[in-house]
Order: sequence, then C-alpha cells, then structure tokens
Amino acid sequence: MFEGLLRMRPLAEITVDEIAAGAAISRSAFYFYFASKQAVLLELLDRMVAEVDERLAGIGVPGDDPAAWWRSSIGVFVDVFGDHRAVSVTLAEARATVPEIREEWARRSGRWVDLTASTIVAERRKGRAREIVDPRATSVALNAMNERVLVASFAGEQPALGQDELLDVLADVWCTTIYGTPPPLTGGGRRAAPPRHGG
Amino acid sequence: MFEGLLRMRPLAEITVDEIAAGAAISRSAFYFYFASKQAVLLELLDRMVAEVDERLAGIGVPGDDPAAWWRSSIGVFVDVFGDHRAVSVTLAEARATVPEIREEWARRSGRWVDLTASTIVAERRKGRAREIVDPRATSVALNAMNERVLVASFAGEQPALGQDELLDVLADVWCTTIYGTPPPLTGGGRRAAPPRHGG
DNA sequence: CCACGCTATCGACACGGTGTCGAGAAAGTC
DNA sequence: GACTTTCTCGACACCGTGTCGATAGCGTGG
Repeated sequence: MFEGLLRMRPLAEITVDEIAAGAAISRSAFYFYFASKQAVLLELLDRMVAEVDERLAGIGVPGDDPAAWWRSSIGVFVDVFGDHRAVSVTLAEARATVPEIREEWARRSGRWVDLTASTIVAERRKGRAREIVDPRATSVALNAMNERVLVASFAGEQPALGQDELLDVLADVWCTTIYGTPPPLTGGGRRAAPPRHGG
Repeated sequence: MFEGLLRMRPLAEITVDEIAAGAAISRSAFYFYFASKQAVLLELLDRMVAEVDERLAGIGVPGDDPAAWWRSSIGVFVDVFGDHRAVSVTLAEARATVPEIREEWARRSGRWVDLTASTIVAERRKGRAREIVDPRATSVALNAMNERVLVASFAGEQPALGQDELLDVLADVWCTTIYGTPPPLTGGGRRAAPPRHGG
C-alpha cells in the first residue's frame, strides 16, 4: 500500500511504478485513478485532517481544568498524526513543492490557529490566561512548534523528542506560555525576580 | 546566481541547466565543480551555519538581563536566516531528501539544542529559571518552534508571522517557558488560580 | 622546443521517471 | 446483440540527470 511505501522512502524516491505494483495495477491504470502521486497524498491529507477535526469537535471548550483541555487538544494531533507518521512527514516535505498540498494545509492549519487564538482570548477574558500582547501571533508560533516537533519526532530526526515525551513537553510549553506560572510558594530559597520579557 | 534562482522556485524545479546558465558555464562544467545541485546547497548551509555560530559566540553568556540575552540569541537566527531566506526555506525542504543535508543540519541544530539546554540548567541553578522537568526536551521544542516559524515566515506561508513580529513573539514564548511569569501584582480583579500543568 | 600533467570546457550518450494516447477488454444497459 | 461506460494495457515522446571521452589552454621541467 501507498502508506507502506512512504514508511520506507521519501515521496521523491517512490516511483509511480511501485505504487501501481503495490496496488497490483499497471502504471497507466494508476493514472486513470489519480493525476499524480501527489494527488494521492492530497487525498490522504484530507482524511487525516477530517479525523483531527472530528476528534477536536468532540472535545468541546475548556472547562474547569483548562490545562487538561489543552493537553487533550494537543493529544489529538499527537495521536492522529502519530497514527500516520509517514504521511505526516511526507506532507511536510511535499508542501514545499506541491501547490495544492500547500494551500490545503494552509487552510486547515489556519483554522487550528484561529481556534487556538480565540480560545486564548476567551481564557484571558475569564481572567485565567496571562496577558499576551498578540494572541494570534502566539498561536501561530505554538502551532508551528507542534507541527515541527511532531514531524521531527516521527521522522526519527536527531535531535528530536521521543514519542512518549511529546505530549508532556508540548503541553507544558503551551500552558506555561498561555497561563504563565503560579506565584512561587513562599518559603524555601532566595529567588531572584524573573526577568521582564518585553525589553 | 544560485541563491537568486532559489528565490523564485523550489530546488526540485530548478534544473542544473539553469544554474549553469546563471553562472555562464555549460551544464557539464557545472558537474566539474559540484557533484549535484544538492551539493551546492550543502555549501550554502555551511556558510550560513558558520555565520550563526560566529555571531552566537560574540554574545557570550546571560548576564544581569537574561531576557535580553535570549532575545539577542534568537535575533541571530532571525537575522542570519532572514538574510538568506530562500536558502533557509530550501534547506528545510531538501533535508527530507538529501542525507548529507539532513545529517549536517542534525549536527548543527544538535549543538544549538545543547547550548540552549545547558543555559537553561545554568539559569535554573542561579534560581532564575522556573522548574523544568526536562530542560533538554524543552530546548528541543523551542528550537523546533523557531525553525518552523522562521521558515514559514520566509516562505510567505499562511498562516505565518510577519518579519517584524518574529523576534518579539519568539522571545516572549521562550522567556515565558523558561522563566515563567512574575507573580501577579496584588490588587485589581479576582483572578482564578492558574491551572496546574502536570495533568 | 616539446612533453607532461593539471585545469577547465564541451558535446554526446545512456538511463530512468513522467505523463499522454489510442487501442481494446470486460461488464453493465437498452 | 449492439452500444456505452469502466477499466487496463503497451508504446511513445519528453525531460532532466549524471557520466564519458575528446580536447583545449597553460604552466613547468627536461
């Protein structure tokens, strides 16, 4: 199967011949069904994205325990993309070359960025989130982090996070960035004042 | 020039013919100088990395104002990569396909991750940084964020940060993640306790 | 002067992958 | 059983890559 081939080698090194052979059809038969091997990838992207959106919708909005909510949301990406590692990695690569994939990905990740940003704003209104100058920009950065961290991890790059660390580390960075840290428990050692960020 | 071509189209769409024509030599003459077009890119990577390391070395270690120090460090990447946008973008793409590039990048970014991690530990020892369970993992995530955010911005993707926002946003996420936020100024509105992160 | 070795350039070639085309088999419909 | 639709095939033209052998310029030393 196509996804199986992707697990072995990057898309550029996979020939239409192989894909066709894997599906037990001739190369020209392949072209009857798809315009190119990139088109197959686009199909796979749509499926993955649909799965993410579906599971995301099931989570709802943050309740009493917003940290847990963010963790669950991030977990959706870790899970779904993790279930299709090879596709995720290939997608990240193909985005540079294939306009259709780039645009579709932009559209989808744009929605997630919007969702993140508006949730941050809502949390801020509730007085929970810290003051963030530009919630949308922060949202862009956090989502970019997730994307890159996941892909690097799935591709087995060095350095990268292990599969088991992903959720903990990402959730920690997100929550710290969005909510800040609780006031230090008084007592214990002398503690220098944290530096101001803006300047 | 090569970097000029990169500004227009992805590497895959640039032929050796064009590169050679740009340098006013024949295609076969090109192969006299380089093993492939990817080899040229590798050369460019080395130069960029050298520039980054040089400027990074000039910054030294965090002093009284660690936030400013982090900001300067991040600024080096923003500047140097920004001066070679096209190369940065292409590199991120080619890494997937070209083993030499992937390995070289892994080596270099590994060093930056180490540097970040050891600085976090040092800051923690000084009592400035917040408690971070796994400083190295956090360092991996933060560096991954920078990489992806820069490339997305340079490639003009949507959504992405504008050139002018890059430094502010990245520095904010880094500093908040590393140092947390100062205790809230007492007074003002009721403020719910920030959520615990650990989950 | 000439012979050599090194640097640089060229045209030609074989190879391999892509995408298209027209011919036709298989199966479903009137 | 003729006609249409669905699907499959082999053959072809195209394009980019990387290699090879020929050759030209040039400096050095016998």
